[in-house]
Amino acid sequence: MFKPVESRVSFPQLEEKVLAFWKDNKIFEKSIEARKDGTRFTFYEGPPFANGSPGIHHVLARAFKDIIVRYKVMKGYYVPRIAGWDTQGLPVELEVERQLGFSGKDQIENYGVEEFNKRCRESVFKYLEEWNILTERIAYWVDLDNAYKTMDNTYIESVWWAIKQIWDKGLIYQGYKVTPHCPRCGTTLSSHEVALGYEDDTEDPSVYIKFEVTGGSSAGLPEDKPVYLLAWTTTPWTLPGNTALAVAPDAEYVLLEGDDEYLVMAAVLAGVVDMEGYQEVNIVPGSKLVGILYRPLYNPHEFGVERLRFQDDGSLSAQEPDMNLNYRVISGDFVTLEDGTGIVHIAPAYGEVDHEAGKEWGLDFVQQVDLQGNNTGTYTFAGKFVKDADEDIIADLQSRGLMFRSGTIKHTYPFCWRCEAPLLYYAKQTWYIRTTAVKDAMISGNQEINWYPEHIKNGRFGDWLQNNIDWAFSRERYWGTPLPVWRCEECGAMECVGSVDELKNKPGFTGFREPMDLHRPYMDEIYFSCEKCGGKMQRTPEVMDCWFDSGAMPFAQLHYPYENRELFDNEVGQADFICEAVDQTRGWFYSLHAISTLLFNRPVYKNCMCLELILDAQGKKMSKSRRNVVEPADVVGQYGADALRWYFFTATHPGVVKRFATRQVAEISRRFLSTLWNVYSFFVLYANIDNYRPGEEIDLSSDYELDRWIISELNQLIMEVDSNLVGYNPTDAGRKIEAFVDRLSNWYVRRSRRRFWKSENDADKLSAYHTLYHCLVTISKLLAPFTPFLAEEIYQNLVKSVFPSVPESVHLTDYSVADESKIDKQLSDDNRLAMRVSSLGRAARSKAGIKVRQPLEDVYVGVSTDWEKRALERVTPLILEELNVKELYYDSPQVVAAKESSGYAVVTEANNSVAVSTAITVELEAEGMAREIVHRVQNMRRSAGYEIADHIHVYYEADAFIMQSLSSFADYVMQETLALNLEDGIPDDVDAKETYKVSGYTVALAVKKAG
RNA sequence: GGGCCAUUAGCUCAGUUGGUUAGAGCACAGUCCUGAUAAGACUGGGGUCUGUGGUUCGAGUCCACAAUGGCCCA
Repeated sequence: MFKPVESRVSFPQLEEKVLAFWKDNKIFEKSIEARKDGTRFTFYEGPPFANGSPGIHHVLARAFKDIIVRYKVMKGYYVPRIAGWDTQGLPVELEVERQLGFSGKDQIENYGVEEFNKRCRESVFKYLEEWNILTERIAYWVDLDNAYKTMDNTYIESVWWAIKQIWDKGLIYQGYKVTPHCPRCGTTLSSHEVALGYEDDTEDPSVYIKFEVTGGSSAGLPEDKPVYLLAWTTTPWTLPGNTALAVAPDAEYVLLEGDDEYLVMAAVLAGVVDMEGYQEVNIVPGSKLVGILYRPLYNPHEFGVERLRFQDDGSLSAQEPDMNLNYRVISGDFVTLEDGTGIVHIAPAYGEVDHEAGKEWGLDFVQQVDLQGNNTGTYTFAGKFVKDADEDIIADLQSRGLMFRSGTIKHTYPFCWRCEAPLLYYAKQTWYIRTTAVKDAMISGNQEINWYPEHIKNGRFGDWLQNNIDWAFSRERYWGTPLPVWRCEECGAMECVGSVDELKNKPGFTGFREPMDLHRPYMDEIYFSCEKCGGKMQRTPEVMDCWFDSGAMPFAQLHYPYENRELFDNEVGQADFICEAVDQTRGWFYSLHAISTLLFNRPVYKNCMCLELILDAQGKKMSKSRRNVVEPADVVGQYGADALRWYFFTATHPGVVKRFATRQVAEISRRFLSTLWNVYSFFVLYANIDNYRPGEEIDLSSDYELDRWIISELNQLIMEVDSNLVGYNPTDAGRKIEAFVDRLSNWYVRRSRRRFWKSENDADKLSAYHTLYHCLVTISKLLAPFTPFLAEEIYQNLVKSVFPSVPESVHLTDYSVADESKIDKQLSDDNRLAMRVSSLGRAARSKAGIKVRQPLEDVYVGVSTDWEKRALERVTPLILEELNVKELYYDSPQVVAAKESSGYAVVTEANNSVAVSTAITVELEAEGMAREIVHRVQNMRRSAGYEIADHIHVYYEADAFIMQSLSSFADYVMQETLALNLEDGIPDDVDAKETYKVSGYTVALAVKKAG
């Protein structure tokens, strides 16, 4: 006896029960251990931050990770997998700063780095519990207890090892990088933060400045009057940092003559800028202007500011003072003719494009502004904040006759989202990894990776690799992996340290504190002696980009190479599978790939599933400010994790954007899960009534066409699901299962109901039970990776309760394997034809207005080939029953179509015609009436609350015609309604009594439970 | 400004190497079926397959350009 199953079910409640079962019996752990001898399948978990609540997109990623690894386990692979957490970096620091109400680094310094980092450490796992609960609730099986954390000493030491490896290869250097910098907070902002602070309609100066040409011309410029190059800027404060002017080589420039001077600017812009009083005298191509020399507006040496110059390797070196300094005109493809003058002011210390141009052309580098945004040197505006210095600079240039025109402009400008200070683009010294040295290896390694969807490989990710630039991996922050580089205060020598032991064994090692913590400020307090000069070595203050942390996880989670050397080298050094959202192409996917290529010269993952984002129902991004965020716990609480998972798997392919609406999860639950549940509960209901017990071996070589058909479909399904899952395509696999369940419910069960219902326990009935049982058991296995809860529930009741020796959970079983010999293509086609003919027949009945309960004489089906005729002969019983007709005949489509005029209702579609007879004889009407009575009695049984197998007494009082009908079909009516007798006259003590009008006749019916 | 993805019914999505009349589910209207049914069947309304060109005997499908939305980068 199976556990009785209600036709209505609360999936969330059911799931909670299954969760408890898994936990009590350690099913997850067993699912790994049981496969210990299997081939390893390595999965890497990309570490999220747990300092915020998990969102619906995290559920998406976890669902897709889970389905693949569960599938692999059921295919016999050994798949240990542990969770991981990203724990360091700016996201954590910002959260703590917010808690403390800080707005700048100086506040952190005053507060104390030790205390600050302590708070960071505490804040990292603020939402850990929420993450763990949700992870378990959605059945994402991963080892949460032994999760790796990027802040652990062992983890950091492995990262140090990696840095040392790269250092020893000579691929780490210091250089300048232009970053969006908040002068008040004293820190670089990430691009994400910058995006938060853009403001439209910001008023800024708009100035046109004259740069005096001093020579170097190949353009044949006149010499009778001074010649000026006209440039435009909205940031006058950067003008003292000007070291070049850039032109578009392909554009035309015009020489304009005024009373006392010549001006040069782009020809197309001469009409836009008001140039009244100037005459065009010549046109020159931009390329001819390249190389012209001009006098700087401010010679840095006059104002006590250092002048540096870019060297070939991108580094900067100080230049001797030169009071007759000249700068030159360069060409740049970034010069546009949309605004300004077509001559672009270049200040390599302040703009990214400028900085790149500086490197490319070996330009000078003048940075007269400090990190607080104040001018240095001896300028008249020294000490002033940049934005306040604008006016002074404008006035100064005006007085020197170098200002052509000045006004203001409104445009979009970024401000610090925390303190509203205007951001400055500012070149800072930064540590770089020379990833460009392994660019070719990264590109060829990428070709070995299977991407899902495929276009990522040579699209987004491939393009990113093609445009690779060196990785600026240092941060001037606090809570991160300290850069393991020590610098001699005396001679400037630098050493990179690759392990704690190495550090402790340095000569003169001092400052170590127990217990060991490899974070700031403790690492800053460690000193040792310089090998070269014996001077004091001090750690360089930077910490590392947290993307390096996460990209190091393949080995750092194992404390490699200081532990687990063999495990990593031989078994888990390369992931078979990883899966994250598409935004990781520049994040984790890249940092994994770059680090692995640098260290091991090979890709570190073989298959990468790249998920698209989830938008709200309107196609808008979900964000707290929009109040359109869907809480995963709400959806799971309402419809269950299986429904949500199934939605994710089947709604769209993983690489396609999803528009999420909770009602679609509700639809999944109704359309798919409930349908399957109903088939399951139907089976259990009747199996229990008949005391059906499945044998160990089920003979599926049934003589019954319908059984062999569904078994054929089932095996076809297994093949398709398996091949789709092998190909990392759960979406198509799931959709196939959906289609199968629909066929199972709405054709197999629908057409088999009488076989279960009839009273004799014959071979036919047994075959139906065997078949449906086998389908349900197989589906539960097929579904196990998709909807682990429902699959478990079905398995426990249908399999485990009957066969105590089988694995204790469906997740410990082997995935179903197709028996190809059971696939009968012909039978599938035949049944498809039967469904089609039935559908047309129902349409014909509907057209004639005759309900299906009314039996009809015959149906004609148009056939044009022998194949169709043979097929129909095979499925005739199904069609007769489905259409409730007595006979089925074949004829040519033409003849069938022509029956319209002779007592038939005909429906034709494409090549198929079906005609049903519409004449209703008295006999047929009487039979129809008997069915009507059965229908009424069944409804009364149901509303009286009888059990399905209860026997009853039926009483009636009726018209003569109905009396007649009832006596003719008494056996039929009694059999259908489990009536012991059918009596004329209604006694008083019945359970229910009702009077009906049926087809113009009146009948009163009453039922009473027997015994 | 550059790159990638998407655009098919009111909504969510299918639509194979180009080939009869472009489909499904949901929603809507009507009819029917039902002792597995919060289900199902049938019918109906609802489509300029985002647009414009092109290739072809033939284009939702291939090509070019554009528009809109999303993501990434500047």
